[in-house]
Amino acid sequence: MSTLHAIPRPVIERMVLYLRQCQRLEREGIDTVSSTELGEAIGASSAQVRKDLSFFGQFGQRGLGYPVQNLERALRPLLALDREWKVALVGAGNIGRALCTYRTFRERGFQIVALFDSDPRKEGCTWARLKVLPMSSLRRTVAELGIELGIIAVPVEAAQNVADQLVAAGVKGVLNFAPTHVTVPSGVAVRSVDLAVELEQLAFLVTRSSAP
Amino acid sequence: MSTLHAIPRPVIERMVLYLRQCQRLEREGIDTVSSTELGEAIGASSAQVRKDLSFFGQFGQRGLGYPVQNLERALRPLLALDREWKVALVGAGNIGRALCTYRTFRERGFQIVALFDSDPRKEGCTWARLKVLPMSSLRRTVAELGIELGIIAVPVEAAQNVADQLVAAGVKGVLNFAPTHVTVPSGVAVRSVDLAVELEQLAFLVTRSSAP
DNA sequence: CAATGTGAAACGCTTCACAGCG
DNA sequence: CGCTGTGAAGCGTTTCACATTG
Repeated sequence: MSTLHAIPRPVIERMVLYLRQCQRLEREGIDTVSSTELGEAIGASSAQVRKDLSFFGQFGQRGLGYPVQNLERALRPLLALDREWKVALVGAGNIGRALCTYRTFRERGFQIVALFDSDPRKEGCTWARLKVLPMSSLRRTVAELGIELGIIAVPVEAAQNVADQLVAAGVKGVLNFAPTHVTVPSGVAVRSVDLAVELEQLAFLVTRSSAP
Repeated sequence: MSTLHAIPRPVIERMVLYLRQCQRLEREGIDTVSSTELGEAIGASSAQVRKDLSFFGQFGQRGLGYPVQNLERALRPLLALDREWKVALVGAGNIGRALCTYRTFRERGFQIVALFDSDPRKEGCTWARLKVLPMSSLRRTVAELGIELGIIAVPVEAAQNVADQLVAAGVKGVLNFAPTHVTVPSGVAVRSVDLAVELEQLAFLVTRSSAP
């Protein structure tokens, strides 16, 4: 059933991974894949793969598996990845620089089209063909370029304020790299990537498993 | 009960956030915090906070709340964050550079003590006081410096191979930034941060909410 | 016959609601 | 009286198992 009504959160993440794997298989010239193979590639069970895909429709052939090309072509529009997304990046620091030039973003259809920083000393600098713009021009730029997503790569103290400004400018999704919780109004999506928390979790897991 | 037996995965992530919030409150001179306040700070319910903390022990005072300083001092060793962790970073590229100089790592007790890259042209370069070392010296360096964690910041094609080498060198936890699934033997912890997947999920969420 | 699609069972996490206690 | 600590209920996700079908 392809109601698309309530897709469980974890399913969305895996769907993206299935799509990516299909694209890899296509490049390798493989044209059929089983749920078991797809599962192994992304670290999930075959039952999981079949359940996940069934949220969006019926893509497989019983006895055979999933036709890679068909699946890829079906998934791309369902996941809204059949088009380009324009992204505003706020924070011309350490992390911001890496994201500016991160090739996988562009390969996957995400184009960083504007770079902002509140530090006037950075204003005018150019990174990866992007001029650093002042925060005062955020609103206008988002509207003019039709930017829909924003990335926060500023220090903790500024993160919530930047989130508010992005939302006020009309951005509909925010990816936060500052190690703090940010709130946005309903109707706007947020995700946080907290690099230190990732390492901290690893540290815990490591000591747990080595001390039975 | 402080059995520490089976801590649910999501609890671990939030525990780290509680600790961080305690440290912020301590710096602000606040000495008591309620489960409601802690929850708001990290985006969880008060019941969640109380349940989570109860996995590790009883830290609160009924009618009052949690003494910030006590909680902080109790949590730090429980989460294995009362010591320094040495980290090896593999991949002197785009992402690698940002991680080398990422201050929050050091502030939270994670010290990147060695940097590796398989490209001989990068060998000998110095980033943030770290010389780029060849992969052939990984094993020796991990042993000599007592490195326990590894970060993978290499292209997709090399990721699994680097993971294998890190594990062979004796690393017990791996943080993977390559947009692919990596497998490690049991007894080693892995976490993956997939930047493109984060944006792709946002894209899906944005189109879902704007098309009812 | 092999592999999908899917109800039903199992599991794990979150929320509820209230007893317990400073 | 206020807020913690916690069994029990509720909910969402994963796994199971098998009927279904090219």
